[in-house]
Amino acid sequence: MTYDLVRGMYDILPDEIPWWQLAEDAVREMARRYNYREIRVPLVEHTELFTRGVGEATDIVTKEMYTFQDRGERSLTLRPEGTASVARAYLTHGWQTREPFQKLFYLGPMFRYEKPQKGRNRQFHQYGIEVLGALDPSVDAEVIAFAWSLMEILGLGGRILDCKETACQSFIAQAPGSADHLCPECAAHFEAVQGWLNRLGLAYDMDPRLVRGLDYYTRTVFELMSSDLGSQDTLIGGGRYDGLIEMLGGPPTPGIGFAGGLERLVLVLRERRANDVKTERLDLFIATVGEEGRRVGMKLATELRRLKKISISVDIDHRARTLRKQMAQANQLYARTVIVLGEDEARVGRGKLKDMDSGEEREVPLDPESLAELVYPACDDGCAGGCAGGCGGDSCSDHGN
RNA sequence: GGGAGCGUGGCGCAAUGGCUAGCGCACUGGGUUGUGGUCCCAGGGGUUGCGGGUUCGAGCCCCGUCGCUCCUCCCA
Repeated sequence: MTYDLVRGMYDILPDEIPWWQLAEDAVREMARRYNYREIRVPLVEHTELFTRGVGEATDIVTKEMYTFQDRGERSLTLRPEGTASVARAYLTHGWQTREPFQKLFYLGPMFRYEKPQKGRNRQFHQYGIEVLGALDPSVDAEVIAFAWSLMEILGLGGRILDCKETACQSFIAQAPGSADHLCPECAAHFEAVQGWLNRLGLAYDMDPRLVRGLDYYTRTVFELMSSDLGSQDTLIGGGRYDGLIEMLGGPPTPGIGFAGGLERLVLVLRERRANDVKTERLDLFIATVGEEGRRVGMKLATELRRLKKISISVDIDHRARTLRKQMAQANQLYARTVIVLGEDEARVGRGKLKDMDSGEEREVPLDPESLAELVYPACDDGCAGGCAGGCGGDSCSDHGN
């Protein structure tokens, strides 16, 4: 091993990707249902955005930021969280005057210089939502409902939800705990939020000691926790940040949102839904024999892949392996069908199409369109887990885990 | 930041301080010339995380260092 991974960084390998996509798809699906639009903000921002936005005194700012100077001697920082950047984008694009009410979500890598641990790396991934421009308690309820729905769609419902409201940020610092010390409006807001949660049937526990680590939180703060994680048991954390936009130089604008860690979600999903991720099957493997077979095979493969009307996955041997090895390879790819092409097939323009599950073979013409139709997976049982594509059917197998 | 444990081929493991560091999985090739998932045979791949020390002799012991895991802390 010549190069080691940088501490806190890690590769997500192809075998693990299905779990990530399961989690990411769920976030996107829920964003669609709740009508939140995706926003993609840069990984790099001016350092000051975070020192002012997240807070000078927070752990994130004082000891966890990846800060560096660029060639223009600007102090830049790899984003440690998403909210500050989204708030910045809100102002950058003048939304405060044009379209002050925004419902947004994001998904992507964040960076914090921390001691790596299970479910906590230096480059990690968060998803989150933000609602800007509305102070109504129903928004708090919607945001919490979103978090709740997300856990449900992932099959992780029934976990614990903590909810707490404190007064303003300064108040958190001075007197953590005690819902009695709330300012009158805050108390009313808190009561209203609870009313909504009850009406929506969202279970929650009050935790008077819950204090979140970011300076910008005000009023409502909440967490969703999982019993399946060790010491990193917070799945989602969020709250209201009514002072943030103003702190960044904009007009007074209320905001609320939450963020969750993707790797923790993936850990829990692997734990609880071990059998739900299906391995994708290859629709057709083209096995070739000899030079002529290779020529015909490559041409056919490319034509099949370029078809406009029908989408099938096709692969072909590139290492001039024996037919036997190519069959084994097709098997490893969970190929649904295999077609063997050699000189004979090239000459007559027909080939033998083998069904890898039944073992049956039949003669077929080498015409791309008709072949694609023969190979295209039938729609019988819908494969759970959201296989791509238009077929409601068997584009998954139960071979893998 | 504090505490504990662990680092041996890609992965999972083995090796009373003593021969060329083994095994499983995976990988590559073969089991007559063009057919898979089983099976059989063969093969490649490790300066035992790194650096020092003790010893006639270290993968095993000691020190340091880096990394990983867990707890605590913080959080997503």
